[in-house]
Amino acid sequence: MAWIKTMKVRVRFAPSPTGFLHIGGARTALFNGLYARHTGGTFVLRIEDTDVARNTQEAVNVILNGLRWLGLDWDEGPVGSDATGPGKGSFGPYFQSQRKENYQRRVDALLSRGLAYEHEGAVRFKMSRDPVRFHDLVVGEVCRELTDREQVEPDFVIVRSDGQPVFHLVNVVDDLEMNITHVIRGEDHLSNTAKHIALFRAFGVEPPKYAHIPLILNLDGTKMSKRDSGASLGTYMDEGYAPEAVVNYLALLGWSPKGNREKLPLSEIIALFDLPQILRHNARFDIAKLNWLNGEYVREMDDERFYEQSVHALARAGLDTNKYPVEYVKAALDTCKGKVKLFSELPAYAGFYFREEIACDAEAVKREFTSENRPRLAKLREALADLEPFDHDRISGTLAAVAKGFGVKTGVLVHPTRLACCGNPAGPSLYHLLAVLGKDRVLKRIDGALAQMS
RNA sequence: GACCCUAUCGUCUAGCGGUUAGGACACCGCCCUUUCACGGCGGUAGCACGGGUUCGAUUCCCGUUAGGGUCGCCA
Repeated sequence: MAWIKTMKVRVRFAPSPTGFLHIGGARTALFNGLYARHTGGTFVLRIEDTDVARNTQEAVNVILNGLRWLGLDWDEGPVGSDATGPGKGSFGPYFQSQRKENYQRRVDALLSRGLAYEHEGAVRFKMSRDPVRFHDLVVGEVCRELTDREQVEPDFVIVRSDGQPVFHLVNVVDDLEMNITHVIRGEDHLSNTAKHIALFRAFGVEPPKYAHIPLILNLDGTKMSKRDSGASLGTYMDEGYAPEAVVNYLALLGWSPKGNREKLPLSEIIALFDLPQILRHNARFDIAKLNWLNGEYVREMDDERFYEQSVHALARAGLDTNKYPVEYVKAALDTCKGKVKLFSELPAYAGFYFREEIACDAEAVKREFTSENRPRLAKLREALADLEPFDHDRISGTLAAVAKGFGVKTGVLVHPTRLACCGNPAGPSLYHLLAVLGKDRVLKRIDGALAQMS
């Protein structure tokens, strides 16, 4: 309706560069991004680098790279990690360290109107003594009263004695001056919201709409702190998770697409996402479900990307695939596609392709390298030696024929052969694996196994 | 201590007064199969507790308990 003037949505993600991006922060960024895309609004990235001592460009890059990895592109914000560098958007600068004058101006205004006052070198804001009521888009009606301590001293510091403005002040001033319409943030800020609303009112403007999203807890229900493994987005980036899997999983924490849907592309998440349907209770981070989703995405990944990620994971484990022909590497990895959920499983799963000497699983050796199996394996070695070409079908036929000759099931030969060539009782399809490995390596490994069986 | 939020299988969730309480992950069987994985079939498992309101509460209200958060010259 043309006569209804609806304000265009402007949301922001305002992280502090601490050197890592918390998984909960990543989800907050995601929800902001989703809401912006869903409403056709603007997603702003603002760096809250007021704590100068601890903020480095490197720490800012962690945030920037994390968001880029997730595919969360911001419409306004920094273009690089240099706080004094250029930004995109007309509400910059997007680093708080570059907005000092704004804060000073706002504080002066408060001071001159008697809404703030100096006390022991610091500036304190005259906080409302009455309960603050507001409607949260996720939580609903909230009525925040003063706590016992706050009743003793309701006012709070907005500028420290060293002249540095504090979080509550800068956060509100920036949201106000950047025309933020919806503040989507972690529930840990719900109690602070009364302060923020009081500040907005003191500046004579309506506060933005608030949406406090539930927190992400560890699987055991405890708070996910920096120390907890898996609390940092960086670990998922390093471990080779597919970003779309992480995004998909994060979106499912506190929100549901309904209809028993679990795996869905970003475009659908954007279409279905909205604030009112976000759950009110905290969610626990279940790595097993993330791994399952990741496996689903890896299975569908296009080959080139799969190769690239695989080679990277192998290299991280000290396996240099460059020493092998490209076609060999690709053929080897093809036998692993759809078999692993995580790239970090690859070194253990497919390492035998890229190591000339392999060690066999001790448990399996006892079970498979028996005196009874020795003549069978020896016979198979003979038959394989004559195979030309050494391909899947012939290998398959040979296993079957040799097994038949001994009057046993093919599986009886499959197990020791697999163990001899991979070192593991589990792995890629045996016939494909042998073909890729090539006759020379296969014979050599079977000989090695035979030597252990005497 | 005060204030705020929350409570459905182990976990993520669907449910919005009447359902055999549904799905997914995980787990356990069976099938498929050259191992594993995938896939298929089946199974174990849940409305925290106590009061109300109602003909009827998982669903609405109150309380209890439990969990989380906030009360900084941290962000």
